[in-house]
Amino acid sequence: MSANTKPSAAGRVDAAPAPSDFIRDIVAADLAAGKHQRIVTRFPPEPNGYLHIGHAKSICLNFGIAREFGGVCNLRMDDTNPTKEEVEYVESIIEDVNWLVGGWADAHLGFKPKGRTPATVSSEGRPDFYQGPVWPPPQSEIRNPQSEVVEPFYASDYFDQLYEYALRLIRKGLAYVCDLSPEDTDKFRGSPDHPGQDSPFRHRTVEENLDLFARMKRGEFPDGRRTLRAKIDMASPNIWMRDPVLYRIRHTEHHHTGATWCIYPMYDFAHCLSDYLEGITHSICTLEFEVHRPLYDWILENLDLPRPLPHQFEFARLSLTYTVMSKRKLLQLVNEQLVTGWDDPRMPTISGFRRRGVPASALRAFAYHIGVTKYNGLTDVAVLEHAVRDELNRIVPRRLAVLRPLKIVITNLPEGHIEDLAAVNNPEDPAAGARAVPFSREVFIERDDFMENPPAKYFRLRPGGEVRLKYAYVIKCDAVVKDAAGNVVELRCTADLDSKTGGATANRKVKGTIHWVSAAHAVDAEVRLYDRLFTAPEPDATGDFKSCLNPHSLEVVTAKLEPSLREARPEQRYQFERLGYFVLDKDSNETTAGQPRLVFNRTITLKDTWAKEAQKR
RNA sequence: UGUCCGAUGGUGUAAUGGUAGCACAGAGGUCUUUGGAGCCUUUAGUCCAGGUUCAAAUCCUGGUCGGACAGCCA
Repeated sequence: MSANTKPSAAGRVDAAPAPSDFIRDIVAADLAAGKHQRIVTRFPPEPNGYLHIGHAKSICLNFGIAREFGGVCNLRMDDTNPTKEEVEYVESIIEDVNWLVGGWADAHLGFKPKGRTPATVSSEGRPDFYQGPVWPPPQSEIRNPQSEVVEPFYASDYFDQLYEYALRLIRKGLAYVCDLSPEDTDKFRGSPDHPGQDSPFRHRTVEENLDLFARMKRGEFPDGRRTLRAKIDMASPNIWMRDPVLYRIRHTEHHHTGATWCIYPMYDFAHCLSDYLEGITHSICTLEFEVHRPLYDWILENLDLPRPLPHQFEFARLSLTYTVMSKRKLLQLVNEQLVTGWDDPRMPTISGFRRRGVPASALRAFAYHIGVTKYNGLTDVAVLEHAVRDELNRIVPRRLAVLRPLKIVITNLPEGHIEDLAAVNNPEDPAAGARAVPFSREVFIERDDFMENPPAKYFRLRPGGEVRLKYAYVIKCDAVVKDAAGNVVELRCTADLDSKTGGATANRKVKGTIHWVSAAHAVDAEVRLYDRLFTAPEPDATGDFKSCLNPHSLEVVTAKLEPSLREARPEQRYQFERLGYFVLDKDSNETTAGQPRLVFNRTITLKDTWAKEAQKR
């Protein structure tokens, strides 16, 4: 791990007072009432896509609660639909969760002994079956889910137990095998304002149901031929109580259970029971599952399980301006190559943010600031951007880099003049020290930092004007050199040789200070300048989110960097002074013609009040 | 003319019957060898109508507006 990413593990708000919200209030009250000895939450993604910042909100909530109340949060793959799930997603989820929670809540990250399932324990399906002498696993093993010792939880590890529970429901006359086609099942369900009608198969005998369900399991029927349904109430005002499907037939291999099963439980059946089996105390999900809660409770209650039972609580999912969040749309961006992949730095995925250079602590700070409620709002992406700048400003070293170089020659310096100047690594952190930056007669400055005919309030270089080269001299622009087409190609300047740090005129006040890189020492690098992916504040609301893709979301330039940046390693972050925050991309590992290649991603610009001023005109 | 849920500055949130506070964004200022950061100031809010109460953002009733739900997805 690099020196400059380490401090990012603990961010500013990680040490702030614990947040308070209606869910944490409930947890605290339950604890005070003695309902639970220990809080167990869970984060249950379906491995059918990469995790995005909406998941990050949920992760911070669930792991945050475990952390604040001394409990555990289980990472669980909600993998009950093999037709949509893949190991690639399982692996990315594990990596992303570890990254987000690492150094913050790792001691509360619930992995389980590898291979452990309800079938391998003999405690009658009691939720404590993971909590024997092997729990918790040694600290050193918790953080490495790839180890032989621990792994995340998988709903699919409960398939045997779930099947037993289904039999129990059948025997109680509370579930039946239904032969209705998918289309007819829909028709019989009715609509929100009209009751459904009973399936003609609703009154099969227990024996017949048991036989049919066993044959479903054995693979005697094709996909879609039959389902197992709960027998509740086809006239219920709640659609999800109208004899919901519990099991469906899918002759598909599963990424975790292989070819063992051809019937798979539905979410509603698997989820509440997975929670139960893991001893989850507070099952926290998003608002759209609110209408499912009666079913969640119905299943648990009708199985006559030993108490306590888990309870479901719902909060509002995250919506962000200038962002799409649905997995379907993100997948579409990936599949149609509108971005380079799930981890494209413009994606709102956790891996996208990581590659973009956003620290995990900034994502946590963001989650802290937006809070948790039941109100479906739209959060301004500026809140995220502020959290990112705030973290980065504190932890990241400064460097000098020029994105769009303009050469200047300092005519009163001798040919071959070279000197080392001391540059502060981080004004926010004196302990970060200083470094030497080479200075010479010819340097590059930013093209934007010179204007031949500047508007009012422009503080930078102009013909006949003065500006300070940061850490170096005050220079004066004597002459502008142009090519045949009239483009400015070079500036001839003179320096006030006494004006550098420690010199007689070091404290001279000049209006502007600009960054620079010595031409002879500059290192070339590809710099990818990212901007928001969408131009509309609510891409979803436009009806066609792809129509508002920002054509300028990526601009690539060849920049000139100070030579110390040659040592940068992937995921190392820097502030390029006056420009923004940048991170070395993994593509830097590639080599072109034997030459090491540096690729930086721009995480975010610095706040630019001049740009705002200029825009007013 | 279904069920469930929600509504506090522009945005996101706090106030749990007792001074409507915080953050982001905006405006202005200060400082500055980053037009960064910091610091200071400032604009702006309880959906509506009744009721209960000494006192209501909070409790009650009725509206209004918004969201979720009719996958063998999660």
